[in-house]
Amino acid sequence: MRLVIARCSVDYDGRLTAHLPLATRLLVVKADGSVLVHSDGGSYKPLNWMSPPCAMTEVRPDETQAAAGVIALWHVQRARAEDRLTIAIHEVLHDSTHELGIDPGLVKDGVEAHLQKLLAEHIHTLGEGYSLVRREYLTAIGPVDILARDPAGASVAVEIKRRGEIDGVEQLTRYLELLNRDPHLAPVTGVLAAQQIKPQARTLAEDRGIRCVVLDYDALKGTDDTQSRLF
Amino acid sequence: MRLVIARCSVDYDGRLTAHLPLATRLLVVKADGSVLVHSDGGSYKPLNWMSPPCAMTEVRPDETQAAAGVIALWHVQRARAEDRLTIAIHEVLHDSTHELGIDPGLVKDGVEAHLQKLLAEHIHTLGEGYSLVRREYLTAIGPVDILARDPAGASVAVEIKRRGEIDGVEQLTRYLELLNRDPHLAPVTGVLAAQQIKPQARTLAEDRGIRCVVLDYDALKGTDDTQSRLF
DNA sequence: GTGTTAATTTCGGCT
DNA sequence: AGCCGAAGTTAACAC
Repeated sequence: MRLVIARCSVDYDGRLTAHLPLATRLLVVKADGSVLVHSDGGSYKPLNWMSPPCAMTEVRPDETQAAAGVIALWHVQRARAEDRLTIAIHEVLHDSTHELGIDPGLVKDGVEAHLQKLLAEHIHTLGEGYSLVRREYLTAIGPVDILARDPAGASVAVEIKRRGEIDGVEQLTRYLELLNRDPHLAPVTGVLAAQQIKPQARTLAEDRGIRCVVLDYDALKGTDDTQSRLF
Repeated sequence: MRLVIARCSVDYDGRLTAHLPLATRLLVVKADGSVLVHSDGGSYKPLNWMSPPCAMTEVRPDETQAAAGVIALWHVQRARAEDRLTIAIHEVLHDSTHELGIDPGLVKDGVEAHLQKLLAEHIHTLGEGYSLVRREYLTAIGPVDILARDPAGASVAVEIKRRGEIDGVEQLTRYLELLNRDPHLAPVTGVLAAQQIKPQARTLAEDRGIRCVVLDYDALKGTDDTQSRLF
């Protein structure tokens, strides 16, 4: 990994055209050839970048460019595509290279897949007497997160989200419409289960007869007797 | 901006829980307090990060941590939220600080907003005799990119995309369904306008009576007599 | 401020 | 390889 602090201007041409005027920025050249251009603020997204696979070549500026103060030109070309990033360097304030090795990678916990697994294992969270039919119940328009039965034996489709929003209600509505056409399953009721449910989503859901259940991830995980199987 | 190359492990707790095992990584501390943790590959997304507003404090490790090889602990706490990033540093291979100043920011050209503005100014691209009603025509389910009238005076809803794909057709279909319920507008026909239209999207669109129009951005821009007003 | 949509989205899983 | 959906999405823009 090469780290360069430089006064530079940047041009990107590809899926769109973008330009960065002359200013001091951080340039990161990673081992796979990818390049990031960062400013000293904002979020994690660079001002500009080139994703791998790509190749960086350093070019000497022509006379006109040199007269304008350019001391080096970086051409970053994406492999098998038109995308091209051009960095015109006017002054280098820092330049260092470091060996990092391959990263073991991020281990995540608490994403939707875990919520689904935990709720399936603790289906009584929906109420006493509920039973699991199956996770990822396949339909023509996609998989229903969880299909269950209520104490009376009626089918219940559960849509799981970390955050319950309008689109989750819409998604579940589409599933319910389809499932209710199946005489073996109908009538099917719906449950939107999420760690947090936005008021708008709750209103729309309840207007459509969909029950909202707020999930407590830590509580579900705490009562989990099969935690070792989670990962 | 502070650049640190360090052997470290990282833990994030907040909207989810995530862990990075001990390895050598780039740590960037920006002027606004935000922190990025990058590996030597992958795309522009850091392995982990903290977005501003947040504050970083360096803490001395306790005895247990010191015995495990930790020489410094970085606590990064997000303001007004629970999100917390903890970086346990085992070895510092590089540490430098640089003054960058405020970045003038990125100038973009060729995004959907420009296509929309250009097409509105050259609505005859849809055919002779077409006229603009308005851009961003608001409906209960969101704004229609362009509402126009065809030579016969019938309403036309235009959905603009850089790349026309299935979801654009679905989006336009929802708008058309709603607009056609309005007796003042009905019948409303649909046009999917994009720089590039995928065969699947074209098939679905035409099956639903939606016309597909391929936009030539450079040509639209070239014939633009109000280009100075674009930005 | 809330809500909706785009993004050079990226990323992962599955077919 | 392409398709689909989630993301600690982030960012821009309208109301």
